[in-house]
Amino acid sequence: MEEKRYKQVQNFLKLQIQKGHYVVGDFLPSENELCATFSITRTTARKALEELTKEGFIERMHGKGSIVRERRQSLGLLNVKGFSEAVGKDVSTVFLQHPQPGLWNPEIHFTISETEIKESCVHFARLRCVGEIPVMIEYNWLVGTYLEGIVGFEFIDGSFFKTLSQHYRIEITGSEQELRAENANKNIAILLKIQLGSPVLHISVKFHTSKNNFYIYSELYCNTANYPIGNSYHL
Amino acid sequence: MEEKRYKQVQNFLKLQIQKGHYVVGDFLPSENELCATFSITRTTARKALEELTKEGFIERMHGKGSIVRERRQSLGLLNVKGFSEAVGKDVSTVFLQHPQPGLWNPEIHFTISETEIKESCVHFARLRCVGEIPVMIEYNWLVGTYLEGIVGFEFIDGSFFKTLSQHYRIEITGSEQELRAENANKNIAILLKIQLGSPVLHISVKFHTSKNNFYIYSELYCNTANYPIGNSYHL
DNA sequence: TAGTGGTCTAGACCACGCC
DNA sequence: GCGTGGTCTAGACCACTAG
Repeated sequence: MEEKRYKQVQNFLKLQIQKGHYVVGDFLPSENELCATFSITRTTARKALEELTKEGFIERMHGKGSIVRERRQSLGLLNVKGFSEAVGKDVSTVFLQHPQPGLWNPEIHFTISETEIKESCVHFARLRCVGEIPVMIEYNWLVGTYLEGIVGFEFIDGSFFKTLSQHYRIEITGSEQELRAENANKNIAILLKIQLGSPVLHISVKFHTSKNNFYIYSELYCNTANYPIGNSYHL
Repeated sequence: MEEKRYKQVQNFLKLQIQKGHYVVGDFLPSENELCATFSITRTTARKALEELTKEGFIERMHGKGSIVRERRQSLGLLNVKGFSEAVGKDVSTVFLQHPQPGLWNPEIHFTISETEIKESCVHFARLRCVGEIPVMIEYNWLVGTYLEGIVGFEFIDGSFFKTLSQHYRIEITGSEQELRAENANKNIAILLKIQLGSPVLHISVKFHTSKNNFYIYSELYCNTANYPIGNSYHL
């Protein structure tokens, strides 16, 4: 089946953004320019741009144009309050474990499919800090087969999601989460520098991606005493 | 300024749904019928239906029609895992306090505006249980001025959001949340029937609505030991 | 096969941002 | 004033669902 015209345009523009030919703040070609370039009508050009808007790649401004925006990394998920605001100021990320072959840890709360279990597992873990205070531990597992060369790879701008998008052309399309309040065990307490048994927010995440059957599993442990986890949703 | 044509149609259909002229599972008029009824083209009819889809009122099915669906009550927020699945089986809600005039409690984590503080505050509180086990305490505050007769009003189907929509024509359009893991204080521990100091998930919510400057503030305390809080997001 | 929604064309006029 | 995106018309053909 022929690919839909608007999908072609949409994917072309998306690729340009992912490749960095357009960066955050840049204007995409106007609707009329797209019409001329692709020999389509405005209806079709608009459909392509509307889809990109829904996906969070661009923002449209009446009378100005379509502007490339920072893609929400969290997708309905959570931000550490003060994390995004403090960006570049005082936030740091420390690797507890760089990406390397690992095991499908039973710690993962979501069910791993038969197919996934047969594949090789890649694991990495990070500690997020605000200033000197560790606020979140993040354990991640994924099927390594789809991400050739991820072992030993330096993340683009230190961001795993950005690396997924720009290097592997894989986008996060959704997520499932489970939240629990727990007492910190010894390991968690030491890493977060809190007392054994202090309450921590434990979040289990299964990220869905644009690649079929490729999921990313994360287990997060947060010290919310000073930096609560935030989340917002709008229509 | 003239109301946009598609907005007129959209609002008309929304009102029909809210009034119960169409209930969950019903089919809305087809695009062609809408064209005839409102003297518009399919583009405009489709725009109206697409908006209703975004708002979560309907689902569109190729070759069949537009079907009214259960509106997601949570809007990017959280569901008690097993709550929705257990609906009708074993879930119960107990009023700790029926809607009545109250105070803008300092317990509210979000900032209340000057305008709101001057208005009268209505408060109500509920306890959600699965079987005999209490899993969530819910404290709510809002400006009573917009909700005439809410004091002493019986919620439609026991649902506050449904009452808002069907009785007051107010929709939830978004929310901000803050999540914390805390130790249960005496009051919380007693209500949730857990030990003093047990970890509880504390969620502060500010709901945004379709009515200007009307927000609903909630403070939730969850025992996640047996029923974790769930949340999912797609595209 | 009839009816539905999904894609697309080729126009038009309007509202907004900016120079 | 000019270019941008937002709304709208009046058609066409295609893909899906169901009797």
